[in-house]
Amino acid sequence: MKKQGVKDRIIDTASELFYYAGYNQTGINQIIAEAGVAKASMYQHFRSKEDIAVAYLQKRHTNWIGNLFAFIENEKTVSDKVIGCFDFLNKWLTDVEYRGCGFQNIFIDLPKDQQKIKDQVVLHKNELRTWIHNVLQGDTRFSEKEANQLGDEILVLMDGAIILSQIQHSSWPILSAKNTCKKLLS
Amino acid sequence: MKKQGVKDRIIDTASELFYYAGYNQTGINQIIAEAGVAKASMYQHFRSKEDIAVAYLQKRHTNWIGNLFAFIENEKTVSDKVIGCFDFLNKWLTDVEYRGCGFQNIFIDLPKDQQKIKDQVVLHKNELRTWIHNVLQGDTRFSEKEANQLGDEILVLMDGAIILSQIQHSSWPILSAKNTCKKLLS
DNA sequence: TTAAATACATACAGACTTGTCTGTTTATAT
DNA sequence: ATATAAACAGACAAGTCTGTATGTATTTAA
Repeated sequence: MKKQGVKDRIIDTASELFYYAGYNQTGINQIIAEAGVAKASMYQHFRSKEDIAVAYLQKRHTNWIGNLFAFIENEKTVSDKVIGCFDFLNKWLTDVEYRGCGFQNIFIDLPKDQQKIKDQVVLHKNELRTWIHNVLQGDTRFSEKEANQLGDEILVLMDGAIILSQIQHSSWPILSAKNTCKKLLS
Repeated sequence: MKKQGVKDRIIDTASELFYYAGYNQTGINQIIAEAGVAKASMYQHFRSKEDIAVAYLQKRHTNWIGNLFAFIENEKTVSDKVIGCFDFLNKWLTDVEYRGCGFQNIFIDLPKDQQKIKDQVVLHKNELRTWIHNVLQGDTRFSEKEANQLGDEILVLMDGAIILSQIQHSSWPILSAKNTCKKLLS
C-alpha cells in the first residue's frame, strides 16, 4: 500500500480538523504539523487556507452525498427513500457525536471576504435540493410543482434537524423531523 | 436625554458586532473603539470577552422573545399564534438581511472551552421549547403528549427555516416551513 | 549519472489577539 | 473642599495567525 501523497494528506488532515475543531479554530501550522508536511510544500499545493477549505468541501460533498445514496439505495418507494434520509441523518449524526453539518458550520462566522467558501456551501445545498425534487417527482401522486414544494419542505426539516440536534446534543430533533416527514408523505 | 452608561454602551456595541460580524471576527479592541470606552473600563465591567457574550445573549433572548410575543399577541386561536411565528420569522430575517439566529451563529465554531456561552444558547432554545409546548397544550384537540410532540416538530421547522434562509439568502425556506406548519395544525 | 522536480525544515515578517498594567483625568458625594 | 470612585489613554506582554523566503535533502526521470 503506497503512502498517500502530500496533497491528499493535507486535505484529509484539514478535513478532520475543519469539521471537528472548526475552520477558524484550525490554524495552518496545526494542519501541516499533523499532516507531516512542510509549510512550503503546503503552499506549493494550495494558494491559501481558503483554497484548502474549498477542496475540503468538494470532497465532503462527494462523500456525503455518496453515503446518503448508498444508505437508501435499497428502498423501493419514493416515500421510503425520503423517510430513509432521516434514518441516515440519525446514524450519521450520532456517529459524529452531533457535530452537525460541515457546510452549515463553515458558513457561519466566516470572515466577510471568503466568498469562494460560501459559494461551495450554497452549491452543496442546491444539489441536494435538485436531487430531492427529482426523487419526489418520481411519485405519481404529485405534480411537478407539488413535488418541488414538498422537497423544499423536507429540506427545511433536514437542516433544522441537523442544527437542533447539534445544539441539543440529542437525536430528538431528528426523530421529530422524521415524524413530520411521514405526515407530509401520507 | 441622559447619556448611556459605560456598561450598556459596551453591551450594545458588542451586540451589534457579535451579531452582524460574528463573535470570532469581533475583537475586544474593536468593541472598545466603537463604544468609545477605555480598555481598562471595559475590564472593570467584564472579566473577559466571554462574559460580554453572555450578557449579549441574555439581552438578546429577552428582546427576541419579547418581539415574538408582541408580534402574535393579537392572534386569537392557538393555530394562528403558531402560524404567526413564521410570519414573525419572515419579517425579522428580511429586516436583518438573513443574518440568521444569533444563538445558532455563536454556538457554531466556538472555541471548545467556552461552555458558558453554549449554556446560554441551550437555555434560549429550551425556553422557546417550553413556551411552544404550553401554547399547543392550549388547544383541546391535542393531548399533552401530542402537543409536546407537535411543538418539537415546529421547533425543527423554525430552526431549519432560519439557517436555510441564511444560507440561501432568501425567504423561501420560511414560506415552506410555514406551509408545513399549516399542514401539521390542520 | 546527471538534471529537474518535489518535499523537508525552519527562520522570519507583519499583523492580529486577549488581557494586564500604570498613570491621568473627570465626575460624584459627603 | 476634599475624598472616593469611575473612566480615560495607551503602552505592554505573550501569544496567535497567515504567508514568504532560504536553503537542504530526497525522489524521479532521462
